[in-house]
Amino acid sequence: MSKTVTGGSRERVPLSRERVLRAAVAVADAGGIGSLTIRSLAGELGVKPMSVYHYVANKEEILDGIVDLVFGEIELPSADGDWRSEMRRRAASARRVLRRHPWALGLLESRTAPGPATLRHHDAVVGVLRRAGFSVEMTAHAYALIDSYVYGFALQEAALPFHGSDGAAGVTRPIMQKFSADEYPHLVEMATEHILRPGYDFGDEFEFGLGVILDSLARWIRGR
Amino acid sequence: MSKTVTGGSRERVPLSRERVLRAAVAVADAGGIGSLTIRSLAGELGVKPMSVYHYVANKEEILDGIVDLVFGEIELPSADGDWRSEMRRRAASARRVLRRHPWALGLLESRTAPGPATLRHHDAVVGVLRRAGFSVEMTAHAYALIDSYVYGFALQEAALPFHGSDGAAGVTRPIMQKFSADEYPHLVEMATEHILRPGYDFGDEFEFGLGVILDSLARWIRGR
DNA sequence: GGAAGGTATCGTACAAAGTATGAAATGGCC
DNA sequence: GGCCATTTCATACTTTGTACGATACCTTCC
Repeated sequence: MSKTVTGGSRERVPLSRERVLRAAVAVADAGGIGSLTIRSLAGELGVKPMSVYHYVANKEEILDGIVDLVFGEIELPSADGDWRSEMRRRAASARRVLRRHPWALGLLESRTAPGPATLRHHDAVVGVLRRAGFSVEMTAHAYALIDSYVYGFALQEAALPFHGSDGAAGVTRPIMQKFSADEYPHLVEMATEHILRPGYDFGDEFEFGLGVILDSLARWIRGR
Repeated sequence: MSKTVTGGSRERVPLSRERVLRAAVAVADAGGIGSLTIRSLAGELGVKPMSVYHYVANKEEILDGIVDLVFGEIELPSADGDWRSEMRRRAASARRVLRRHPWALGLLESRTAPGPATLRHHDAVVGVLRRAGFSVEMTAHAYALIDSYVYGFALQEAALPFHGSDGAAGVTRPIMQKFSADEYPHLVEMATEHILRPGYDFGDEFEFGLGVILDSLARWIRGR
């Protein structure tokens, strides 16, 4: 009844669920989630399409699996250590990971089956907040707030037509030119006086918002 | 030989880009974005597949179009009126709209071409913040913070395996049972002491986080 | 060593989906 | 009615997911 889980000899590195999912992440990173097909995945693995079906039931399972893999890449906060710096570190890591795998955000909406890495991650974060002195209820408030911010920020970053500090001018300008300043006066002001200025980087906004949120939570916990 | 329908009572409403996109939203609402195919869309319109291609260049354009339609559903904040209540109203509306069309969140990540309704929306929000006294730079900070929160919250809500105030127990319990309490102690605590309690509704967290954010921004603007 | 039997890989095939191409139908205007 | 632009559709080709069964390979027991 129990399958033999020897796993001793690994001289030829056969296919495995692990390898399949990692290859799927690589394909999605390279060409977007739309480029991830069973055939492209098999190609990445140097194998024929139907071979992957021995390790996953169907494509849905692949999508669930790679979302969990991505969650596993996010640094866990340490239980001992200042809760604010731990949360800050975790948030920065999450943002970095989601920038590396932006397609994961698009999948989140449709995946409602959290994997083990996802659960472990949530458990660790909840643990840090509880240890910091937040009540169970307040922990739920705080966690929802922090994670909403992190995911939402990553989502906005992914939706930007440019990335990094240099591209804003190149892409914002054409968009702006299509519409008169009368139509979107405030956007034009924002663009010309701020976003198109050299050195502007949307990513820098991240620290500000996170700081605001953590400050508020700290005040809350102290004033209780 | 040929039937003349013209004189008949049934007026034939011709296809149009508008109708095509609205039908696409209806299909996606009903069966998820995965169920939106050219064929299903044509079926919804009572028309043959290739007919829709006279109004959109390809499916990508449909996706861009329905995202913009969804943005158009969000209530614009009014320029005159207390900025906080306007922002609160707009945020609540955005959340409601995104709950009605959760697939739009999944599309956001891959759509980098904002449509007119999207631009109009952003323009209105920026306008309210500027009028409230925020500097251009501070407006960028504030807007990124608020919208990150709203999108992220909606994304988390969409990713929940249950909806509303009743389903939590039904779905959280099976997940929890699959893992021992040793493995995810904090999640188990959170589930048993809070989430599984009758009446718990994740959606209620929204107000808390939004309040924290708006309070902080208000403090900022006053201290300037 | 060799056969048995399980496991991993693959070849073939089909259904669903996007869409190119051009024909047919329809409606407006004289 | 006749002419033309616009709208709708029929056909067909390509890509994708995956069912089904065959094959290659590896372990185990004689």
